Amino acid sequence: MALTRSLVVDAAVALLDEYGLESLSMRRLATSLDVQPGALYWHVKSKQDLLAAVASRIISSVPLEASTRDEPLAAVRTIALSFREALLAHRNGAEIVTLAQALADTPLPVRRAMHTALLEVLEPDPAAWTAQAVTHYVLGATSEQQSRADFTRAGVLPAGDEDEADLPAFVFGLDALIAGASRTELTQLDG
Amino acid sequence: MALTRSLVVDAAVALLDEYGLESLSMRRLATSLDVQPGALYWHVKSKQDLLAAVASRIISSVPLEASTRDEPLAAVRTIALSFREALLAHRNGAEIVTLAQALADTPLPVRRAMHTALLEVLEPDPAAWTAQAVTHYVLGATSEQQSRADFTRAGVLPAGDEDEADLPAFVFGLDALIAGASRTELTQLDG
DNA sequence: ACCTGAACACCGTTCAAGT
DNA sequence: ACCTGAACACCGTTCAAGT
Repeated sequence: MALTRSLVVDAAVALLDEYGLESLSMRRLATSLDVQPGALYWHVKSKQDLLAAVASRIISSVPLEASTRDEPLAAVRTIALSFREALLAHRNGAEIVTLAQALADTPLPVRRAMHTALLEVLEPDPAAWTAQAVTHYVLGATSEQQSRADFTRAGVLPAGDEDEADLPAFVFGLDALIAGASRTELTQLDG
Repeated sequence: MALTRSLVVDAAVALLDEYGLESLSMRRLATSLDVQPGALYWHVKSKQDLLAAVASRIISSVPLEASTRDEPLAAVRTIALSFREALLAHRNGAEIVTLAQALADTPLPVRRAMHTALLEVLEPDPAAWTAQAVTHYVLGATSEQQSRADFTRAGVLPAGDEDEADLPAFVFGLDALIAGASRTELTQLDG
């Protein structure tokens, strides 16, 4: 069967979930596909290109249209929670998306969706800033949770509580951010 | 003159500021110190150890005690702003500290200081969660600003406005987070 | 169009041996 | 105690040549 960009990304995600990001090399990926390293460069421009494709695969499961009918602040909350779920679904998911987003010249679709929702209830600047802040918060909080998970796997940290012990802390910060952003806006309108 | 751990870190920071994180290799560092690569391993356990030392050097300039006498929420704000300044003072500062923090088994001193301040005005869980959220927010927002700066340097992005154009967005999110966290707490106490 | 073979210019880390 | 020399086991990327 002929190789395909999509198959290369499939294999990369599989390698990622099994061995982690630091073991995801072009050469290992080639080996796992029974192919020479150079062959990958026919389907992928570079390793960065590959990681960007993996990142967009990871976040592709986040539903963005579904919450359009919700109240804007609730929609942002829902999107952020699904975003986090999508990141947690793959090992080093948050780290990869952070990396890819840093190298991309366009904002993440999740961020654009939150921005759009917020424009219905906030002024342009606060709307943009809030979408940006929530995105950073989700990536940061999830990155830390996953890197703790990596340590636990490696045995350097004790095997703590199960996976969703971080959810309360996450939700607290998320709600604080959303509530604070809308309240700050109102305060500005008042004063 | 004999090499020293502190001299190795000095040279690493210099290399970092001039060529960026992706050019900071043990071999380049050795060359810049007129020494063989292996010599570095007498002063530094590994590259991760080196990066951790660079990270703690970068954040060493953040004043933590000064704001002890302030009102707790104002102290958190001040610490977060100085934290951001310290990160911006070195190329890829936010990325390095994020990396080091992810690999460390102990929270950042900035986070501990914010936590302590918040304990005077919030319940234990919200205090811890807020300190965590603010830390993530600062690192995420600053990382993005610096990676945009890298692109501008590389010429792939147009040379936008000066360095502090991101400050309003940053302050907005920071204040939203702090205000929201304390308000959420009060709401919980009410209900 | 798609892949191999083989090279190029790098990495981090270890470790005997020197001083 | 501190460093050199030299090796080991890797990297990402390119590119002629094959099919």
